[in-house]
Amino acid sequence: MGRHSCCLKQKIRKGLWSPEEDEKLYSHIIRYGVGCWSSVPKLAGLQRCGKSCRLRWINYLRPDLKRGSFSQNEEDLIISLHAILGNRWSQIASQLPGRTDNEIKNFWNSCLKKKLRQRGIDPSSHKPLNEIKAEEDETRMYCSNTDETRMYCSNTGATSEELPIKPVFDTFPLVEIQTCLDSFAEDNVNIYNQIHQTLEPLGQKEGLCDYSSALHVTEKFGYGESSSNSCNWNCSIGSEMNNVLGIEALNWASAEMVEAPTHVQINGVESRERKYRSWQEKQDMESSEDYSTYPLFHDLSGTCFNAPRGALASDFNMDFF
DNA sequence: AATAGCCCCAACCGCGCTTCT
DNA sequence: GAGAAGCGCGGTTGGGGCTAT
Repeated sequence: MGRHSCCLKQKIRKGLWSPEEDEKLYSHIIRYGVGCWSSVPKLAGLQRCGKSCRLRWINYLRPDLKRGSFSQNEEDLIISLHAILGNRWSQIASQLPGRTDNEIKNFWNSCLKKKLRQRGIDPSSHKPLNEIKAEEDETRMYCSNTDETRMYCSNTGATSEELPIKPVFDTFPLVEIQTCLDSFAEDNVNIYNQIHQTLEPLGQKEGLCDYSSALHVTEKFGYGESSSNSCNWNCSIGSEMNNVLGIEALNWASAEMVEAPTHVQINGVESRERKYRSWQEKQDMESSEDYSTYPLFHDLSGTCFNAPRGALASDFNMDFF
């Protein structure tokens, strides 16, 4: 679909909003409410597209917005939530009243990333930097001398430094849990058990990274109200979730430790790996050679364990980690 | 004082998903 | 069921302010 149709029309203003425009939009929404965003600019007398109006309202004009810099508590919470949710800024923002996803995203990119690096933590994986470096070195040592690797380098122009990294345990695998939404409250114990079964193979073993020294995990995440199913779930079993997070989620297992739980889809694919895979697909198209035995990606973390899906209404999908 | 470089953040863009016709 | 319209999200961009030279 791409660009919003209203943006294609002529006479649409872009760029920074003037105080007059802000005033028009604010007074219109205060008086009439939002309704349909595409009709807001016309009704408010603005030469903006609805999308731009929506963004301005959400990120700047909304009366419930909190102004000013982030507190230490907010900062800690963002880091903790990012370790769990990744770049799901809207979900992170839903746990910080008065903060917008855009604001948090900017704060993360401009400030928190640096802070984490200074603490020796990789901001994208939340793993210690030296551990990541060691894994990359190991991978390069391991795969830099195969025929396939040489072929990959010669075909793509990649250097040995740009070789695909051996996939490690995915920070944010998709966990699909089957339950019935109609009996949601009763299923909490069931969900909790499934989470535990899912996570058990990942924790309490040697070689885990203890996060407690690097991250201050707040005692309660403060799961708030939300209209989405996932957030309702957070509300329902927040305390159990907290236990899971405190005990297991902030530890990391190496790929070799991961066994494949039935309901876990581990879908983390490094960009270089993706590049490799597209190259590999191309190779497969051109020759009948079977690359499935290629040693680089025998690792479980590159594998999808899709649980058989039942009827849509009875599926409970949770994006977890 | 001039200017180059950096950083922050508001706003835009493109895409996927849902709802409507 | 198909296509259009609308919404929301995450990634990216670019302009303005600040700092160093």
